Amino acid sequence: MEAIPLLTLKRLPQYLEALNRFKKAGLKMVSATKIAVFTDVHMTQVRKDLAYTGVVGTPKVGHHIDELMQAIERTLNWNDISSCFLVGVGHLGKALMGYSELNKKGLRIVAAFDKDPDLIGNTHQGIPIYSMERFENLSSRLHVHIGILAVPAEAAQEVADKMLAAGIIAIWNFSNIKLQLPEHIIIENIDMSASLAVLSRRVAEHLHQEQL
Amino acid sequence: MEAIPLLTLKRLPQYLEALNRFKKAGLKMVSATKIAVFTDVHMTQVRKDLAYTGVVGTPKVGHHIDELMQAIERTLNWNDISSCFLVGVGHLGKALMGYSELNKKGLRIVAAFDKDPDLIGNTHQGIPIYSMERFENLSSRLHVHIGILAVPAEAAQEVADKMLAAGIIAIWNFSNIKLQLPEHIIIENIDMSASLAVLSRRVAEHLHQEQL
DNA sequence: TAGATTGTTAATCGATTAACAATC
DNA sequence: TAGATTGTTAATCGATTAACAATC
Repeated sequence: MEAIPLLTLKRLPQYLEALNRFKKAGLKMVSATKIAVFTDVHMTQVRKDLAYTGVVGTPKVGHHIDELMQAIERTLNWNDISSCFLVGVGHLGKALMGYSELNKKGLRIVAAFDKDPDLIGNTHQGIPIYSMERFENLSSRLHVHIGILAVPAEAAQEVADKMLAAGIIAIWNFSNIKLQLPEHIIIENIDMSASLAVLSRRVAEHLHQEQL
Repeated sequence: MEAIPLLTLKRLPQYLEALNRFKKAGLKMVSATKIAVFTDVHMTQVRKDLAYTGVVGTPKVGHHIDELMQAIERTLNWNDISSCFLVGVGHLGKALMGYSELNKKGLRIVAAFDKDPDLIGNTHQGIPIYSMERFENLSSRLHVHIGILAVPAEAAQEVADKMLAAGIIAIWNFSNIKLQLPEHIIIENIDMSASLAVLSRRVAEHLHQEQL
């Protein structure tokens, strides 16, 4: 399986969103140029990115929207759904449990874990909530190997270690700390701090410019 | 005010986190090499990034931790706190309202907005919740020009338009759709789809590799 | 002093954009 | 057919890494 460039992978969902819009508008075919305009990505870039999915378009006409969407979903492995576990049923965790789009993006939260006794034994959005002690047993029984980390920063490393011990191979990390993990573990951070850093600086640059 | 490269800005918070750890461990001085090891960034990269903050270290010794932290915070404008408005008091919005770290990162949510009558008039974490109708009036009175967008995808564009009409210049967008906004508006997306795309693909690549 | 660390210049790498032949 | 669009090769751009002189 070919390693697709990081930045190409990050753009593919944008194209998917654009295609969804075009589809809803009743279109059947679309050109890379149209996608480029909608997503603000250079049209050559779009063509190159799409080439990674293996689709071939027809000159003058473009691509079948349905075909293209399927190709992107196949490339991201969003066509078959992986089960995953969520740890941390705070507001953020609950937001993720209620986020139905996840199913369209290849992920299903089949169980959640928390240390709050008031939550343990209950469900949220139909998803059962267990004590962390049951994580290892359940993950091996259900063959789950993806974990979502939505606990406070202080607990993140400890929970990550437990996930690893239970055979998790990929962690989607919503805590703002850098986890120390072995090389082979797949880790994706939702890095709010990085995003906020860019926003803050750009605002400061903007306001400073105005004063001139 | 100099425009700092995007990727440098995104790394600065990582350095800040590392410095915090070192400080808590009782250290006073730190070398770029140590930061590099902790953050998994190449040491030359760290030195270059730090140079943007204006600090000068001393050969053989390194940098004062306190001085370096202040320099980074100044660069990101995290030393003075901007007021901002949050729209969307769902689970995600509440998570942000309760996220105390925001204050250490230059942002304070001073009011939230929602269309749910049960929420309007109440507070969460001490932050008052208003109807969206009051957004424009309050933003001009309180001189707020940063908006956090935490509403469902369907409502995102509409709310963004209202924010613009009210004089917002920067939007921190947590919805997974690409907003159509004028050039001069500063927009930062928390792009969960992009992150999930990378995770999904890497997992698929990993599992496929195992089968060989 | 010797050697670790600094800041900076040069070389490399990877990603983006431009150019263009092929084609429905 | 003519021209829009494709896929791909070449040129450019920006970011990362390597090399190295300066220095406490």
